[in-house]
Amino acid sequence: MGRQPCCEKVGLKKGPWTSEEDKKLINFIVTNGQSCCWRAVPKLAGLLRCGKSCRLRWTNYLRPDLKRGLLSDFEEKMVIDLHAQLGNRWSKIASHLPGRTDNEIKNHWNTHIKKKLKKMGIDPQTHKPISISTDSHQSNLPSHLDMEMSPSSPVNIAETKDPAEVITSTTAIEPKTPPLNSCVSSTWSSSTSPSSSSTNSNLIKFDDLEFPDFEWVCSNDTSNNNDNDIGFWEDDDFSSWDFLVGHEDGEVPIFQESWPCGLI
DNA sequence: AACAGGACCAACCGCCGAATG
DNA sequence: CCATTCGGCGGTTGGTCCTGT
Repeated sequence: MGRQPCCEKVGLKKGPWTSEEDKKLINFIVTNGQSCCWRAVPKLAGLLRCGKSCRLRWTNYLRPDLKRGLLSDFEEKMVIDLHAQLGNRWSKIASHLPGRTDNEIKNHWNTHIKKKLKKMGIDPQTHKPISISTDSHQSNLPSHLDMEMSPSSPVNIAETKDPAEVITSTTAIEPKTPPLNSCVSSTWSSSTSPSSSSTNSNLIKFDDLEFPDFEWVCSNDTSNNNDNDIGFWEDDDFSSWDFLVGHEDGEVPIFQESWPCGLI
């Protein structure tokens, strides 16, 4: 007897999310918080989706603390560095990059970084020079790799305590995720077609928004992050939520002050 | 202008481990 | 302990956009 499916798949919708579905999911989580089990979310939120799909949509796309846009040079460098030590443990890597998801990093790795490293003559998996010669390879290394990770020394994490600790102790965490404004507002587009280059006029300027005074109650495991690693509800956090409180004619929405449980 | 191939990325799938009864 | 459930993870797929011919 095989394992039961995570949810009843009959009649469930698959594929890209519509903005209507996004609205429902966001409104549900804003109202109820994330503490409820995901399996129940679609039913309660009125979605014809699998709970897993809801969780994925939320964590990878709708979460307000997400950064959007290309990884900065610093972030990219960190990913390479972390990958050298952790391997394909994307979620671990992501936990060191505030506002980035494992999916995003994984995609970026597969589409950008892999190629870059190969171009530089470095094996993306081992982080060692591709050339067979072992003595003359040092000069092939890009300067930053030269400094930060000796090519032969991806840390054997099996022998270390918590890999995350190793990283944080050896890698400078970006003091405060910097170009949030530039990253997010320039690239974000809500709804299901991120690449459909939405007009920038649809974007909301953070300065124009008014927020209630609260903190997000997040049941995610943020234990790996220092308290100051992730700033929930940072600038631009809501830039993607323009549809939450409908605004027409370019009118800037004002968020409801009475967002209930899940928010304090 | 039309087509082909590549690039990009959101979403799905299946597996695993932790939690629970 | 054992069985079951659920959340999370990593690999992969498929649709859309972009670029070159």
